[in-house]
Amino acid sequence: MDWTDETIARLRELWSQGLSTAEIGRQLSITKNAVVGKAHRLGLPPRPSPIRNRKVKDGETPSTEVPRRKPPTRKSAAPAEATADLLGDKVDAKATPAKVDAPKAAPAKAAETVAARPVVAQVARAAAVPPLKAEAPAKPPAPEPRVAPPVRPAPPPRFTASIDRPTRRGPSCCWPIGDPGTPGFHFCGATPLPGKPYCAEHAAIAYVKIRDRRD
DNA sequence: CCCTGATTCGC
DNA sequence: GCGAATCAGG
Repeated sequence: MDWTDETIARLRELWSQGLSTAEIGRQLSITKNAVVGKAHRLGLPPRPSPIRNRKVKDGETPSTEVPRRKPPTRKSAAPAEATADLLGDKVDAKATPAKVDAPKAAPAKAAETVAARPVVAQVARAAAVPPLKAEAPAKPPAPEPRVAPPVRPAPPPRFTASIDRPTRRGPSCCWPIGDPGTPGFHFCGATPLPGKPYCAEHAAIAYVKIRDRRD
């Protein structure tokens, strides 16, 4: 992952908009780990963490503190799968549209999460569902379309260099216009939908098939 | 199980 | 610096 100014800017934008790390990762075609890791190094404001705050300011470490961490069992892992990186799908296999077929289970969790998290993720998800539903039947059981992606519904993950950023501050549609690296390239810059990184026009394009983009 | 973000640490 | 592996709470 090359962290250009643009990708970093997008990360910052999405991060500040309250999208989950995984969501940001999907939109940037990277893993959530990359998002979190980078966000940390950038010193981006931490988000409400689901787990207990690990660092205590002062007077910490009651002797009965939990063991720091298991011995670095860090296995030298198999980097064999790294080749799939270019294809951008990676571990997305687990992300299935099952939720669409199980509306009964959804409401409870949605209600639970909506209070604890920014609404944006829910909105994005909800907005994405209908198109996915419509397309689901048409989807053939092609297990690996991983060679020549027919369509790219979402913005390209990478950009190269200086492009004009929206001048006004605050949220702006970050949909890329033109080819990255070419002189005329710029971001849409229109006022985005509440909670979304894109304006209405581009959000409609961006959120087609949310978890099923194979680019 | 699923999700989430945080941290560690080999590279 | 990067991010997969891992941890840990909901």
